[in-house]
Amino acid sequence: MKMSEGVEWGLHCCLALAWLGDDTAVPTATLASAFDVPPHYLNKFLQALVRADILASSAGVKGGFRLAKRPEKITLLDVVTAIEGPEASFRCTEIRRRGAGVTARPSEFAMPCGIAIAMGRADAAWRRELAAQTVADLVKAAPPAGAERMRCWYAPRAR
Amino acid sequence: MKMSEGVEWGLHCCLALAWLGDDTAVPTATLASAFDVPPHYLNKFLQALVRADILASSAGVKGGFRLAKRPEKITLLDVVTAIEGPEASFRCTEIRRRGAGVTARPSEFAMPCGIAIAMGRADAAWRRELAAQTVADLVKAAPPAGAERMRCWYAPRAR
DNA sequence: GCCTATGTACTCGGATATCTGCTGTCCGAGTCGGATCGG
DNA sequence: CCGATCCGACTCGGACAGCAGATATCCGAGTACATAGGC
Repeated sequence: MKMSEGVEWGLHCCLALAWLGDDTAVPTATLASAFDVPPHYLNKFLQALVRADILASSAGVKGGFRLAKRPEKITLLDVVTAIEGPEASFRCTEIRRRGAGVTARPSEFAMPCGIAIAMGRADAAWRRELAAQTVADLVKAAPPAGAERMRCWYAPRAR
Repeated sequence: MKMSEGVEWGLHCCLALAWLGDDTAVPTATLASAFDVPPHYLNKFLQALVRADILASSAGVKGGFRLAKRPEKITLLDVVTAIEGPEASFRCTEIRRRGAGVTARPSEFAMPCGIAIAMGRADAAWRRELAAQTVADLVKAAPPAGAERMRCWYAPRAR
């Protein structure tokens, strides 16, 4: 069970865009060079964040990406869900009904699988913790020097 | 991010073995037929559970698998870790140090990456919830009819 | 001098190859149980 | 009849292919800006 590295990239991009402010559009190439990742591949994840209404994109010469909402409104769960998809990591395939289970009376399966419930409880705790944190919290926790560096990185590339 | 289906299989096998009691060894083929899964593939995960000291295996004609400890001592986290591995789903690759980060003073990276901390907090909540539940809890939550069916499934295959 | 039309360069967006890790399968080493033979 | 020995079949354990999803890359559609021309 490995999470896509796109989640890490997406979160860092959101933090960088929050640092730069709301009115500056940053193209993929600039973000990719800031983290030294493949630009075309990063673009794939930025598109996913646009579809989830986390980022807003603008085309054209001075186009690029910016945050679609205020940082306080973007939770970590939003970003993770946008990139990893909404499905839970554990998926119950109801193997209890197969094999020995085919002889059971249907009423036995009236209540959902206890294993799925237990795993779902852990998944809910995970999502709850992710939903409790926003990009604004990341901004507050990060050292201020990072924001300054990101502005210095962006400035010479803007026109 | 998809969890291996081996986790579901492993948990159902632990539950079945807890139902059958401590002194009956169940071979792979019987467990596989009980859930209608590929026997050789299931064996792979049962081996992982043995390595984690969750199951105990015995060779020979009347050999098979049984629980290595009491069900109260086996947490869901134990089973998940045995099959999925101990690593967290999110892995920080420190991209903050690359690209724009190479110009930063080393002191800026004295404290760990805030994004990794936030994701680690969610991962900790997930593990905490998994560690709080044991196989014995699954036994209590499951309908008693399941245990009876499993015994009926096992009995004609034992000698 | 001002407005409009045009062209260009740059952007995002989706469609396309490659590759690692999960999925599925197989055969060999080891072991227990039972059968056989001898006393 | 009882015990030791041998044989056989069954078990686990690790090593070997196949495939799906993540990784990485590319090119096309669309847009905003700058420029040139006309009024």
